[in-house]
Amino acid sequence: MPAKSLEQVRNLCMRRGFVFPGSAAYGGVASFWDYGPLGVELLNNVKKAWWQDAVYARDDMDGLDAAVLMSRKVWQHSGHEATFSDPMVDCKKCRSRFRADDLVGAWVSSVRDEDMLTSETWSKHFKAHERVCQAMPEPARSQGVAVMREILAAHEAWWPLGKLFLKFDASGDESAKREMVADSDTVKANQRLKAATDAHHKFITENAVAFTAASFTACEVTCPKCGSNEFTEPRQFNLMFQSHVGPVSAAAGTDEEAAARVYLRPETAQGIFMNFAHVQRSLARKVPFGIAQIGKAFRNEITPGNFIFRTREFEQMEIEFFIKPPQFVAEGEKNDEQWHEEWVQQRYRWWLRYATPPSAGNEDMERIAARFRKRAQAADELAHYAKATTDIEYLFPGALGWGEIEGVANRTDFDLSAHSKDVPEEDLKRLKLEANKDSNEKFDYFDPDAKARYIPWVIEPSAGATRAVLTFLCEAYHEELVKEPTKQEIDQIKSDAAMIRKNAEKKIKDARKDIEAGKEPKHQPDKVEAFLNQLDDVVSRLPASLDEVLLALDHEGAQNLEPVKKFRPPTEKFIEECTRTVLRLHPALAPIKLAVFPLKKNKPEIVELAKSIKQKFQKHFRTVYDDSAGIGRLYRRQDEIGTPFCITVDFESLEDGTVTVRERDSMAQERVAIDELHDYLLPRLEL
RNA sequence: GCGGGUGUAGCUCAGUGGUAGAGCAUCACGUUGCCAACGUGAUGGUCGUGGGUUCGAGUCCCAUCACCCGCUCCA
Repeated sequence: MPAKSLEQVRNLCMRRGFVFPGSAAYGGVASFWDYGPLGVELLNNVKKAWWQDAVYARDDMDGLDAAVLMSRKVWQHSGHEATFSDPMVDCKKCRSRFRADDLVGAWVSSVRDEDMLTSETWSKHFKAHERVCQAMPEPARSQGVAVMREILAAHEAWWPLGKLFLKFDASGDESAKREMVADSDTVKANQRLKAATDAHHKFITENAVAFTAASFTACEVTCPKCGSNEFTEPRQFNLMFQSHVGPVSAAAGTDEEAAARVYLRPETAQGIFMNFAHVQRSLARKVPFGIAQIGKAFRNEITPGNFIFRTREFEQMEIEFFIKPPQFVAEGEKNDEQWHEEWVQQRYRWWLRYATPPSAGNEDMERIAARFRKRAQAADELAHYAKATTDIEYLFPGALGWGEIEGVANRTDFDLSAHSKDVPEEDLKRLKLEANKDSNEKFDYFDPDAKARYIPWVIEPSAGATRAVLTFLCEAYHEELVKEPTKQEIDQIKSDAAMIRKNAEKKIKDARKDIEAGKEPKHQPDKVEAFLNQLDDVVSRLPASLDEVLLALDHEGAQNLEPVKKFRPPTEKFIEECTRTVLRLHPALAPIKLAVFPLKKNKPEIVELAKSIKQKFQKHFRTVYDDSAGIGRLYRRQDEIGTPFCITVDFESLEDGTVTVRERDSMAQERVAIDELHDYLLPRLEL
């Protein structure tokens, strides 16, 4: 069973030294995390695997490591200073600050299905939407007005039926209600209203930005704190962290301060663009070629969260791949769209390759592949620099769901043009750029094949190293049953469950009595009932459902039930004994490649031999020695952190020079001569 | 941002105003011949933080911080 929640993965990370909360001694700082001894190995291995694939395995790629801090002009001309931001508004009355799109989103969805049955709320809400549309620019204006008028008219036509529904509901006249539902006019009215609401939803989604702005100009949004409808203009809150170069004492906003201001890079890409000409000239590269870079990036996110998925400091693995502009592409050469597609495929394959352990069978591979997908971004999602972007997404456990782990963008010649002087007028117009009067350079390239000078286009595969760590951890996490419980043990759980049911049923009765008497009940009958149903279901499927028992006991309705509290600790212990947690990491990613144990730690010859084997391998890859527990526990410990191989030295080893090699996923053991260990392990570790 | 929840030993948690606890983990000694063994002993906590009520607060009240769940949103 793979991870069911991020919580499980988070626990393991903090317990075993992958990731710790940052500045914990001072209460922590939201969204900053430190990588522990195992985390740093995993992160390094991820980066190594990426570098291997992006740089070493290709003929057309080189590496780079640019400075984190760059001239402020870089960010002005890249467009980040102006547009890399979220719209914020302040309430003029109570001075609270909100995200503009949040406020409007809440207002738009404030009408619920049941409001259909109250004519006033419905028409008031959508008349307000119509006024917002009136404030929008054409052609959205007339389109929106039509959509809003239709939803009002459709409701007007439907409303007499709504009243009848209410009447039948009140009288309990089910047969009259059924008759009415089947009536063709009713069907038509229902369909019309459904179509109108769908059209409304579609319009709002497609015109989200314009609708948000218009909502404020039309004064239709109210402050959740004080109810006022007067807000400042929506303005952009910049996501870039600021600092200063050199000692600056001037106040924020002054010329002196602005002159010394720098930003912590929000993406590593601009460092590559700055070095396009350096790399091309120094290595005499010909287009198409690419530059890869791994490095930290910083974004002052408004809502970070979900463990290390969205943090304000994170690490990127980015490629800028420079290609011919479409007009110079010769017969038989790939154009920008084909290069884009090729990179999407290559990167997708990389994700699958490292998400799949060698032990995976066909079924496992299908399951893994189903958790990765490619998704083309819609036009209104695209960043300011992109012609098209395809995201690679992973289905994270629990509430997080599908999350972006990489974006492959077609950035055209936007960035290199933005940083170039003397860009022709028509190109500036096409790219919606101002002429760059600050730059000393033109990032163009003479193409000997095309016999032309041009500014190359760019395909950008940009992956999150931090998100990759989380992705591979989630995918690798498994809890599996390794010991079949006996019938007696199962019966024990069943009888415990029966006891819980008996007690809970009494509590339900008591609670119902309390409610009737108008008193505050100690338990919520519905929730306890739901808990019992879940418990029954799980218990009836034992022993296969053993791992679900604790989950059931965590149910909301199980809270404050005495027998549950009593039952939980022994059950937890028992279940832990029957299951093992194993990280089925690809061996190339595993933080520790090999663990060596003595079968008996009070036999010096065995200990010595084990330590010497550890010493032999630690030069080649991360190897540990451990003798602090029984052999079974030592195996489990290594399983939990994904160590692919364990070696056990025993008495036989002293005589014939062989050891037991135990593989993580299958738990299979094999006898291997110490002299042959190196040749045995190396191909299996896929280093 | 809104709503709900949690915060007590390294970890998982119990503790309904009166002497801070259990299991696991860790360390020591003994035992232990391959999948979470056992015995004995020891270490470890100003109960997230700051205020308040009280003779007395882990427990009640207020504030604050962090995290989790849901909604919203987002490379």
